[in-house]
Amino acid sequence: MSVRRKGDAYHHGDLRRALIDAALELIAEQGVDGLTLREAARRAGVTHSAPYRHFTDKAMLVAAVRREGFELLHRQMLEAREGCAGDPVAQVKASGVAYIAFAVARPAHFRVMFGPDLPEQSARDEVLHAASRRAYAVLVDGLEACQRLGLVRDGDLRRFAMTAWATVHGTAALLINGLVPRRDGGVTEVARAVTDLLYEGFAKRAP
Amino acid sequence: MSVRRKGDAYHHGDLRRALIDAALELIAEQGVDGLTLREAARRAGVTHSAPYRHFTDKAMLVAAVRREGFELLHRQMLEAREGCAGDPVAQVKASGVAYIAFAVARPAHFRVMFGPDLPEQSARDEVLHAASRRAYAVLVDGLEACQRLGLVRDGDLRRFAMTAWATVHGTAALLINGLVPRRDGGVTEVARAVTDLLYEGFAKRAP
DNA sequence: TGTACATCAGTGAACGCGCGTTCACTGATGTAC
DNA sequence: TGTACATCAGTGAACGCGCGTTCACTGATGTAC
Repeated sequence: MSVRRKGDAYHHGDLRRALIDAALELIAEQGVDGLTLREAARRAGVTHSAPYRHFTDKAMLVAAVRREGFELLHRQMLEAREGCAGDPVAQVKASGVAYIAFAVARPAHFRVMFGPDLPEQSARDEVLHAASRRAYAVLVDGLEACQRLGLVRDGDLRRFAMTAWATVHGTAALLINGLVPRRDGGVTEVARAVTDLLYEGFAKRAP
Repeated sequence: MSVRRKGDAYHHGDLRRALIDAALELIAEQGVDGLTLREAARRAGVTHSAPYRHFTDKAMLVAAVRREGFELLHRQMLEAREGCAGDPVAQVKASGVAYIAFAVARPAHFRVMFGPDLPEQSARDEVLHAASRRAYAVLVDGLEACQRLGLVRDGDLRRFAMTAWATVHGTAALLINGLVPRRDGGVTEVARAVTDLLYEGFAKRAP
Protein backbone atom coordinates (compact mmCIF):
# COMPACT_ATOMS: atom_id res chain seq x y z
CA MET A 1 0.00 0.00 0.00
CA SER A 2 0.99 3.54 -0.67
CA VAL A 3 2.47 4.44 2.69
CA ARG A 4 4.28 7.69 2.44
CA ARG A 5 7.97 7.62 3.17
CA LYS A 6 9.87 10.29 4.97
CA GLY A 7 10.77 12.99 2.55
CA ASP A 8 7.65 12.54 0.50
CA ALA A 9 5.76 15.62 -0.43
CA TYR A 10 3.76 17.29 2.28
CA HIS A 11 0.71 16.84 0.19
CA HIS A 12 -0.24 13.28 -0.35
CA GLY A 13 -1.41 13.40 -3.90
CA ASP A 14 -4.48 11.26 -3.60
CA LEU A 15 -5.22 10.75 0.03
CA ARG A 16 -8.86 10.10 -0.63
CA ARG A 17 -8.02 7.05 -2.72
CA ALA A 18 -5.36 5.90 -0.27
CA LEU A 19 -7.86 6.04 2.58
CA ILE A 20 -10.42 4.01 0.67
CA ASP A 21 -7.76 1.42 -0.13
CA ALA A 22 -6.64 1.28 3.48
CA ALA A 23 -10.26 0.89 4.54
CA LEU A 24 -10.64 -2.04 2.16
CA GLU A 25 -7.50 -3.63 3.52
CA LEU A 26 -8.69 -3.28 7.09
CA ILE A 27 -12.12 -4.67 6.36
CA ALA A 28 -10.62 -7.60 4.49
CA GLU A 29 -8.31 -8.36 7.38
CA GLN A 30 -10.57 -7.84 10.35
CA GLY A 31 -14.11 -7.41 9.18
CA VAL A 32 -16.16 -4.28 8.95
CA ASP A 33 -15.66 -3.52 12.65
CA GLY A 34 -11.94 -3.56 12.04
CA LEU A 35 -12.22 -0.36 10.08
CA THR A 36 -10.94 2.61 11.99
CA LEU A 37 -10.36 6.10 10.72
CA ARG A 38 -7.18 6.33 12.73
CA GLU A 39 -5.74 3.07 11.43
CA ALA A 40 -6.71 3.92 7.87
CA ALA A 41 -4.88 7.22 8.24
CA ARG A 42 -1.89 5.41 9.71
CA ARG A 43 -1.72 3.07 6.74
CA ALA A 44 -1.98 5.96 4.36
CA GLY A 45 1.01 7.48 6.14
CA VAL A 46 -0.86 10.45 7.39
CA THR A 47 -2.02 11.98 10.65
CA HIS A 48 -5.24 10.74 12.20
CA SER A 49 -6.92 14.03 11.55
CA ALA A 50 -5.98 14.32 7.91
CA PRO A 51 -8.92 12.17 6.73
CA TYR A 52 -11.27 14.93 7.82
CA ARG A 53 -10.12 16.96 4.84
CA HIS A 54 -11.69 14.31 2.58
CA PHE A 55 -14.55 12.76 4.53
CA THR A 56 -16.79 14.59 6.93
CA ASP A 57 -16.77 11.56 9.21
CA LYS A 58 -16.23 7.85 9.34
CA ALA A 59 -19.64 7.04 7.91
CA MET A 60 -18.79 8.98 4.78
CA LEU A 61 -15.69 6.87 4.22
CA VAL A 62 -17.80 3.74 4.51
CA ALA A 63 -20.34 5.22 2.13
CA ALA A 64 -17.61 5.92 -0.40
CA VAL A 65 -16.48 2.29 -0.22
CA ARG A 66 -20.03 1.12 -0.72
CA ARG A 67 -20.67 3.29 -3.67
CA GLU A 68 -17.46 2.33 -5.37
CA GLY A 69 -18.36 -1.30 -4.77
CA PHE A 70 -21.69 -1.05 -6.54
CA GLU A 71 -20.14 0.73 -9.46
CA LEU A 72 -17.43 -1.92 -9.81
CA LEU A 73 -19.94 -4.73 -9.49
CA HIS A 74 -22.15 -3.21 -12.15
CA ARG A 75 -19.25 -2.73 -14.51
CA GLN A 76 -17.97 -6.27 -14.06
CA MET A 77 -21.39 -7.75 -14.64
CA LEU A 78 -21.70 -5.76 -17.85
CA GLU A 79 -18.27 -6.81 -19.04
CA ALA A 80 -19.01 -10.45 -18.37
CA ARG A 81 -22.22 -10.14 -20.30
CA GLU A 82 -20.51 -8.55 -23.26
CA GLY A 83 -18.19 -11.52 -23.51
CA CYS A 84 -21.12 -13.72 -24.48
CA ALA A 85 -22.90 -11.62 -27.07
CA GLY A 86 -25.50 -13.55 -29.02
CA ASP A 87 -26.21 -16.14 -26.36
CA PRO A 88 -28.73 -14.73 -23.89
CA VAL A 89 -28.54 -17.63 -21.45
CA ALA A 90 -24.75 -17.57 -21.42
CA GLN A 91 -24.98 -13.83 -20.84
CA VAL A 92 -27.14 -14.01 -17.78
CA LYS A 93 -25.08 -16.88 -16.42
CA ALA A 94 -21.87 -14.97 -16.99
CA SER A 95 -23.19 -11.96 -15.13
CA GLY A 96 -24.05 -14.24 -12.22
CA VAL A 97 -20.60 -15.75 -12.19
CA ALA A 98 -19.20 -12.23 -12.33
CA TYR A 99 -21.22 -11.35 -9.23
CA ILE A 100 -19.64 -14.24 -7.35
CA ALA A 101 -16.20 -13.47 -8.72
CA PHE A 102 -16.56 -9.88 -7.60
CA ALA A 103 -17.34 -10.96 -4.05
CA VAL A 104 -14.39 -13.32 -3.94
CA ALA A 105 -11.99 -10.80 -5.42
CA ARG A 106 -13.24 -7.95 -3.22
CA PRO A 107 -14.73 -9.41 -0.06
CA ALA A 108 -14.32 -6.11 1.75
CA HIS A 109 -16.40 -4.27 -0.79
CA PHE A 110 -18.97 -7.04 -0.76
CA ARG A 111 -19.31 -7.01 3.01
CA VAL A 112 -19.81 -3.29 3.18
CA MET A 113 -22.25 -3.30 0.28
CA PHE A 114 -24.47 -6.03 1.60
CA GLY A 115 -23.85 -5.78 5.29
CA PRO A 116 -26.56 -5.03 7.80
CA ASP A 117 -28.65 -2.10 6.79
CA LEU A 118 -27.87 0.10 9.76
CA PRO A 119 -29.48 3.52 10.00
CA GLU A 120 -26.54 5.80 9.25
CA GLN A 121 -25.33 3.67 6.40
CA SER A 122 -28.60 3.57 4.54
CA ALA A 123 -28.67 7.36 4.90
CA ARG A 124 -30.73 7.72 1.76
CA ASP A 125 -27.83 8.01 -0.61
CA GLU A 126 -29.64 8.23 -3.92
CA VAL A 127 -26.54 7.61 -5.97
CA LEU A 128 -25.90 4.42 -4.04
CA HIS A 129 -29.41 3.13 -4.47
CA ALA A 130 -29.27 3.89 -8.16
CA ALA A 131 -26.01 1.96 -8.44
CA SER A 132 -27.38 -1.11 -6.71
CA ARG A 133 -30.54 -1.00 -8.78
CA ARG A 134 -28.47 -0.85 -11.92
CA ALA A 135 -26.61 -4.02 -10.97
CA TYR A 136 -29.88 -5.78 -10.27
CA ALA A 137 -31.26 -4.57 -13.59
CA VAL A 138 -28.51 -6.40 -15.45
CA LEU A 139 -29.87 -9.64 -14.04
CA VAL A 140 -33.53 -8.83 -14.65
CA ASP A 141 -32.93 -7.66 -18.20
CA GLY A 142 -30.93 -10.77 -19.00
CA LEU A 143 -33.62 -13.04 -17.64
CA GLU A 144 -36.30 -11.16 -19.49
CA ALA A 145 -34.48 -11.60 -22.77
CA CYS A 146 -34.17 -15.32 -22.14
CA GLN A 147 -37.83 -15.63 -21.33
CA ARG A 148 -38.87 -13.63 -24.38
CA LEU A 149 -36.87 -15.96 -26.59
CA GLY A 150 -38.39 -19.02 -24.94
CA LEU A 151 -35.10 -20.09 -23.38
CA VAL A 152 -36.42 -19.81 -19.84
CA ARG A 153 -39.71 -21.17 -18.61
CA ASP A 154 -42.70 -18.90 -18.39
CA GLY A 155 -43.66 -17.41 -15.06
CA ASP A 156 -43.28 -14.34 -12.93
CA LEU A 157 -40.04 -12.69 -14.00
CA ARG A 158 -39.46 -11.25 -10.54
CA ARG A 159 -39.53 -14.73 -9.10
CA PHE A 160 -36.80 -15.93 -11.42
CA ALA A 161 -34.78 -12.82 -10.72
CA MET A 162 -35.14 -13.16 -6.97
CA THR A 163 -34.15 -16.82 -7.05
CA ALA A 164 -31.16 -16.24 -9.29
CA TRP A 165 -30.02 -13.32 -7.17
CA ALA A 166 -30.37 -15.32 -3.98
CA THR A 167 -28.38 -18.17 -5.45
CA VAL A 168 -25.42 -16.14 -6.62
CA HIS A 169 -25.52 -13.98 -3.51
CA GLY A 170 -25.60 -17.02 -1.28
CA THR A 171 -22.76 -18.67 -3.14
CA ALA A 172 -20.72 -15.52 -2.80
CA ALA A 173 -21.47 -15.20 0.92
CA LEU A 174 -20.65 -18.83 1.66
CA LEU A 175 -17.43 -18.64 -0.32
CA ILE A 176 -16.05 -15.52 1.27
CA ASN A 177 -16.95 -16.71 4.73
CA GLY A 178 -15.02 -19.90 4.20
CA LEU A 179 -18.03 -22.18 4.50
CA VAL A 180 -17.54 -24.14 1.31
CA PRO A 181 -15.46 -27.26 1.83
CA ARG A 182 -12.20 -27.10 -0.06
CA ARG A 183 -12.78 -30.40 -1.76
CA ASP A 184 -15.67 -28.89 -3.67
CA GLY A 185 -13.18 -27.34 -6.04
CA GLY A 186 -11.86 -23.87 -6.68
CA VAL A 187 -13.92 -20.76 -6.47
CA THR A 188 -14.65 -20.52 -10.17
CA GLU A 189 -15.60 -24.18 -10.37
CA VAL A 190 -18.13 -23.72 -7.58
CA ALA A 191 -19.48 -20.54 -9.14
CA ARG A 192 -19.93 -22.23 -12.50
CA ALA A 193 -21.33 -25.45 -11.10
CA VAL A 194 -23.99 -23.63 -9.12
CA THR A 195 -24.90 -21.23 -11.89
CA ASP A 196 -25.10 -23.98 -14.50
CA LEU A 197 -27.30 -26.15 -12.36
CA LEU A 198 -29.60 -23.26 -11.55
CA TYR A 199 -30.10 -22.32 -15.19
CA GLU A 200 -30.57 -25.91 -16.28
CA GLY A 201 -33.53 -25.81 -13.95
CA PHE A 202 -34.76 -22.55 -15.42
CA ALA A 203 -34.58 -23.83 -18.98
CA LYS A 204 -37.70 -24.49 -20.91
CA ARG A 205 -37.49 -28.04 -22.14
CA ALA A 206 -38.78 -29.35 -25.40
CA PRO A 207 -42.41 -30.38 -24.88
CA MET B 1 -35.55 -8.35 28.89
CA SER B 2 -34.93 -9.67 32.32
CA VAL B 3 -33.32 -6.65 33.91
CA ARG B 4 -33.02 -7.14 37.63
CA ARG B 5 -34.88 -4.69 39.81
CA LYS B 6 -33.63 -3.31 43.08
CA GLY B 7 -34.36 -5.78 45.80
CA ASP B 8 -33.91 -8.74 43.54
CA ALA B 9 -31.82 -11.54 44.86
CA TYR B 10 -28.10 -10.99 44.95
CA HIS B 11 -27.68 -13.98 42.78
CA HIS B 12 -29.16 -13.62 39.38
CA GLY B 13 -30.54 -17.07 38.84
CA ASP B 14 -29.47 -17.60 35.28
CA LEU B 15 -27.05 -14.89 34.35
CA ARG B 16 -25.49 -16.98 31.64
CA ARG B 17 -28.76 -17.15 29.76
CA ALA B 18 -29.53 -13.49 30.41
CA LEU B 19 -26.18 -12.51 28.95
CA ILE B 20 -26.72 -14.55 25.83
CA ASP B 21 -30.13 -12.97 25.39
CA ALA B 22 -28.72 -9.50 25.89
CA ALA B 23 -26.00 -10.28 23.36
CA LEU B 24 -28.64 -11.33 20.83
CA GLU B 25 -30.56 -8.13 21.46
CA LEU B 26 -27.49 -6.01 20.95
CA ILE B 27 -26.47 -7.78 17.78
CA ALA B 28 -29.98 -7.50 16.39
CA GLU B 29 -30.05 -3.80 17.14
CA GLN B 30 -26.58 -2.72 16.13
CA GLY B 31 -24.86 -5.54 14.34
CA VAL B 32 -22.18 -7.86 15.58
CA ASP B 33 -19.88 -4.94 16.39
CA GLY B 34 -22.60 -3.58 18.64
CA LEU B 35 -22.04 -6.41 21.06
CA THR B 36 -20.23 -5.32 24.18
CA LEU B 37 -19.65 -7.29 27.32
CA ARG B 38 -20.31 -4.21 29.39
CA GLU B 39 -23.58 -3.36 27.70
CA ALA B 40 -24.73 -6.97 27.85
CA ALA B 41 -24.03 -6.96 31.59
CA ARG B 42 -25.88 -3.67 31.92
CA ARG B 43 -28.95 -5.12 30.22
CA ALA B 44 -28.82 -8.17 32.42
CA GLY B 45 -28.86 -5.80 35.40
CA VAL B 46 -25.47 -6.79 36.61
CA THR B 47 -22.02 -5.30 37.07
CA HIS B 48 -19.67 -5.22 34.08
CA SER B 49 -17.39 -7.75 35.70
CA ALA B 50 -20.06 -10.28 36.57
CA PRO B 51 -19.99 -11.91 33.11
CA TYR B 52 -16.50 -13.17 33.84
CA ARG B 53 -18.03 -15.69 36.23
CA HIS B 54 -19.72 -17.32 33.21
CA PHE B 55 -17.51 -16.62 30.21
CA THR B 56 -13.75 -16.48 30.26
CA ASP B 57 -13.85 -13.58 27.82
CA LYS B 58 -15.94 -11.89 25.18
CA ALA B 59 -15.07 -14.41 22.50
CA MET B 60 -16.56 -17.18 24.61
CA LEU B 61 -19.87 -15.35 24.82
CA VAL B 62 -19.91 -15.04 21.05
CA ALA B 63 -19.03 -18.70 20.73
CA ALA B 64 -21.94 -19.62 22.99
CA VAL B 65 -24.31 -17.63 20.79
CA ARG B 66 -22.96 -19.35 17.70
CA ARG B 67 -23.29 -22.80 19.10
CA GLU B 68 -26.80 -22.23 20.32
CA GLY B 69 -27.67 -20.90 16.88
CA PHE B 70 -26.53 -24.02 15.08
CA GLU B 71 -28.41 -26.21 17.50
CA LEU B 72 -31.60 -24.23 17.04
CA LEU B 73 -31.24 -24.20 13.28
CA HIS B 74 -30.73 -27.93 13.18
CA ARG B 75 -33.74 -28.55 15.39
CA GLN B 76 -36.00 -26.30 13.34
CA MET B 77 -34.96 -27.92 10.08
CA LEU B 78 -35.73 -31.33 11.56
CA GLU B 79 -39.11 -30.21 12.83
CA ALA B 80 -40.03 -28.74 9.47
CA ARG B 81 -39.05 -31.99 7.80
CA GLU B 82 -41.14 -34.04 10.15
CA GLY B 83 -44.19 -32.02 9.22
CA CYS B 84 -44.02 -33.46 5.70
CA ALA B 85 -43.48 -37.13 6.33
CA GLY B 86 -43.99 -39.27 3.27
CA ASP B 87 -43.23 -36.57 0.71
CA PRO B 88 -39.45 -36.36 0.25
CA VAL B 89 -39.50 -33.31 -1.98
CA ALA B 90 -41.82 -31.45 0.37
CA GLN B 91 -39.48 -32.43 3.20
CA VAL B 92 -36.37 -31.00 1.67
CA LYS B 93 -38.23 -27.90 0.61
CA ALA B 94 -39.64 -27.44 4.11
CA SER B 95 -36.21 -27.69 5.66
CA GLY B 96 -35.01 -25.00 3.27
CA VAL B 97 -37.90 -22.72 4.16
CA ALA B 98 -37.12 -23.39 7.81
CA TYR B 99 -33.55 -22.25 7.22
CA ILE B 100 -34.81 -18.95 5.85
CA ALA B 101 -37.40 -18.61 8.59
CA PHE B 102 -34.73 -19.19 11.20
CA ALA B 103 -32.61 -16.38 9.80
CA VAL B 104 -35.55 -14.00 9.71
CA ALA B 105 -36.70 -14.89 13.21
CA ARG B 106 -33.20 -14.76 14.68
CA PRO B 107 -31.05 -12.48 12.54
CA ALA B 108 -28.59 -12.01 15.37
CA HIS B 109 -27.93 -15.73 15.63
CA PHE B 110 -27.67 -15.97 11.87
CA ARG B 111 -25.16 -13.14 11.59
CA VAL B 112 -22.92 -14.57 14.24
CA MET B 113 -23.15 -18.07 12.83
CA PHE B 114 -22.32 -17.14 9.26
CA GLY B 115 -20.32 -14.00 9.77
CA PRO B 116 -16.74 -13.63 8.68
CA ASP B 117 -14.61 -16.52 9.77
CA LEU B 118 -12.20 -14.56 11.92
CA PRO B 119 -9.35 -16.35 13.65
CA GLU B 120 -10.51 -16.32 17.27
CA GLN B 121 -14.05 -17.22 16.35
CA SER B 122 -13.21 -20.28 14.33
CA ALA B 123 -11.09 -21.39 17.29
CA ARG B 124 -11.55 -25.01 16.35
CA ASP B 125 -14.66 -25.57 18.42
CA GLU B 126 -15.43 -29.16 17.57
CA VAL B 127 -18.91 -29.07 19.00
CA LEU B 128 -19.70 -26.10 16.83
CA HIS B 129 -18.43 -27.70 13.67
CA ALA B 130 -20.37 -30.81 14.42
CA ALA B 131 -23.52 -28.75 14.89
CA SER B 132 -23.11 -26.95 11.59
CA ARG B 133 -22.36 -30.19 9.78
CA ARG B 134 -25.49 -31.72 11.21
CA ALA B 135 -27.63 -28.91 9.80
CA TYR B 136 -26.01 -29.33 6.41
CA ALA B 137 -26.59 -33.07 6.59
CA VAL B 138 -30.33 -32.54 6.84
CA LEU B 139 -30.23 -30.95 3.42
CA VAL B 140 -27.92 -33.51 1.85
CA ASP B 141 -29.88 -36.47 3.21
CA GLY B 142 -33.13 -34.99 1.98
CA LEU B 143 -31.76 -34.43 -1.49
CA GLU B 144 -30.28 -37.89 -1.61
CA ALA B 145 -33.62 -39.45 -0.79
CA CYS B 146 -35.27 -37.45 -3.55
CA GLN B 147 -32.65 -38.49 -6.04
CA ARG B 148 -32.87 -42.14 -5.03
CA LEU B 149 -36.59 -42.07 -5.62
CA GLY B 150 -36.16 -40.44 -9.00
CA LEU B 151 -37.79 -37.20 -7.86
CA VAL B 152 -34.71 -35.11 -8.54
CA ARG B 153 -32.57 -35.27 -11.64
CA ASP B 154 -29.46 -37.38 -11.65
CA GLY B 155 -26.09 -35.76 -11.12
CA ASP B 156 -23.51 -34.97 -8.49
CA LEU B 157 -25.36 -34.82 -5.20
CA ARG B 158 -22.95 -32.29 -3.77
CA ARG B 159 -23.71 -29.95 -6.61
CA PHE B 160 -27.42 -30.03 -5.85
CA ALA B 161 -26.72 -29.57 -2.16
CA MET B 162 -24.39 -26.65 -2.72
CA THR B 163 -26.85 -24.92 -5.03
CA ALA B 164 -29.78 -25.44 -2.68
CA TRP B 165 -27.78 -24.24 0.28
CA ALA B 166 -26.60 -21.16 -1.59
CA THR B 167 -30.14 -20.33 -2.61
CA VAL B 168 -31.69 -20.53 0.82
CA HIS B 169 -28.68 -18.88 2.41
CA GLY B 170 -28.76 -16.05 -0.10
CA THR B 171 -32.48 -15.55 0.35
CA ALA B 172 -31.99 -15.40 4.10
CA ALA B 173 -29.11 -12.94 3.82
CA LEU B 174 -30.95 -10.65 1.43
CA LEU B 175 -34.07 -10.71 3.57
CA ILE B 176 -32.43 -9.89 6.86
CA ASN B 177 -30.33 -7.16 5.31
CA GLY B 178 -33.42 -5.47 3.95
CA LEU B 179 -32.49 -5.91 0.30
CA VAL B 180 -35.70 -7.49 -0.89
CA PRO B 181 -38.22 -4.94 -2.14
CA ARG B 182 -41.31 -4.88 0.04
CA ARG B 183 -43.60 -5.35 -2.94
CA ASP B 184 -42.22 -8.84 -3.43
CA GLY B 185 -44.47 -10.03 -0.63
CA GLY B 186 -43.96 -11.14 2.92
CA VAL B 187 -41.04 -13.10 4.12
CA THR B 188 -42.71 -16.49 3.95
CA GLU B 189 -44.03 -15.79 0.47
CA VAL B 190 -40.55 -14.99 -0.74
CA ALA B 191 -39.09 -18.03 0.98
CA ARG B 192 -41.68 -20.31 -0.56
CA ALA B 193 -41.54 -18.75 -4.00
CA VAL B 194 -37.80 -19.12 -4.22
CA THR B 195 -37.72 -22.65 -2.82
CA ASP B 196 -40.54 -23.82 -5.05
CA LEU B 197 -38.94 -22.43 -8.16
CA LEU B 198 -35.60 -23.96 -7.27
CA TYR B 199 -37.03 -27.43 -6.78
CA GLU B 200 -39.18 -27.24 -9.88
CA GLY B 201 -35.86 -26.88 -11.64
CA PHE B 202 -34.38 -29.83 -9.78
CA ALA B 203 -37.29 -32.10 -10.61
CA LYS B 204 -36.86 -34.94 -13.01
CA ARG B 205 -39.48 -34.50 -15.67
CA ALA B 206 -41.29 -37.23 -17.48
CA PRO B 207 -39.20 -38.21 -20.50
C1' DT C 1 9.44 36.04 -14.59
C1' DG C 2 8.59 37.57 -9.78
C1' DT C 3 5.96 38.57 -5.90
C1' DA C 4 1.76 38.83 -2.62
C1' DC C 5 -1.63 36.47 -0.95
C1' DA C 6 -5.66 33.34 -0.59
C1' DT C 7 -6.66 28.74 -0.30
C1' DC C 8 -5.83 24.07 0.35
C1' DA C 9 -4.19 19.91 2.81
C1' DG C 10 -1.70 18.60 6.04
C1' DT C 11 0.01 18.53 11.61
C1' DG C 12 -0.16 17.41 16.53
C1' DA C 13 -2.13 18.27 21.00
C1' DA C 14 -6.23 17.69 23.36
C1' DC C 15 -11.08 16.28 24.65
C1' DG C 16 -14.14 12.80 26.47
C1' DC C 17 -15.65 8.21 25.94
C1' DG C 18 -16.55 3.29 26.38
C1' DC C 19 -14.26 -0.75 26.08
C1' DG C 20 -12.00 -5.47 27.94
C1' DT C 21 -9.95 -7.19 31.71
C1' DT C 22 -8.09 -7.71 36.54
C1' DC C 23 -8.36 -7.70 41.42
C1' DA C 24 -9.37 -7.73 46.19
C1' DC C 25 -13.64 -7.67 48.24
C1' DT C 26 -18.26 -9.36 50.15
C1' DG C 27 -22.86 -11.14 50.32
C1' DA C 28 -25.54 -15.47 49.48
C1' DT C 29 -25.87 -20.35 49.29
C1' DG C 30 -25.40 -25.00 50.42
C1' DT C 31 -23.28 -28.81 52.84
C1' DA C 32 -21.21 -31.56 56.85
C1' DC C 33 -21.81 -32.58 61.24
C1' DT D 1 -32.90 -28.02 63.68
C1' DG D 2 -28.61 -25.25 64.28
C1' DT D 3 -24.10 -23.87 63.34
C1' DA D 4 -19.35 -23.49 60.95
C1' DC D 5 -17.39 -23.02 56.98
C1' DA D 6 -16.21 -23.63 52.03
C1' DT D 7 -17.66 -22.23 47.75
C1' DC D 8 -20.02 -19.62 44.54
C1' DA D 9 -21.56 -15.39 42.18
C1' DG D 10 -21.78 -11.14 42.60
C1' DT D 11 -19.48 -5.88 43.45
C1' DG D 12 -16.91 -1.66 42.37
C1' DA D 13 -12.54 0.61 41.80
C1' DA D 14 -8.81 0.65 38.80
C1' DC D 15 -5.70 -0.22 34.71
C1' DG D 16 -4.42 0.97 30.04
C1' DC D 17 -6.05 1.45 25.47
C1' DG D 18 -7.65 3.10 21.02
C1' DC D 19 -11.25 5.44 19.19
C1' DG D 20 -13.86 9.69 16.80
C1' DT D 21 -13.73 14.30 16.57
C1' DT D 22 -12.20 19.25 17.21
C1' DC D 23 -9.06 23.00 16.98
C1' DA D 24 -5.55 26.30 16.25
C1' DC D 25 -1.61 25.83 13.64
C1' DT D 26 1.55 25.72 9.43
C1' DG D 27 3.63 24.24 5.23
C1' DA D 28 2.64 23.84 0.18
C1' DT D 29 0.29 25.26 -3.88
C1' DG D 30 -1.64 28.07 -7.29
C1' DT D 31 -3.38 32.39 -9.04
C1' DA D 32 -3.63 37.58 -10.02
C1' DC D 33 -1.10 41.15 -11.27
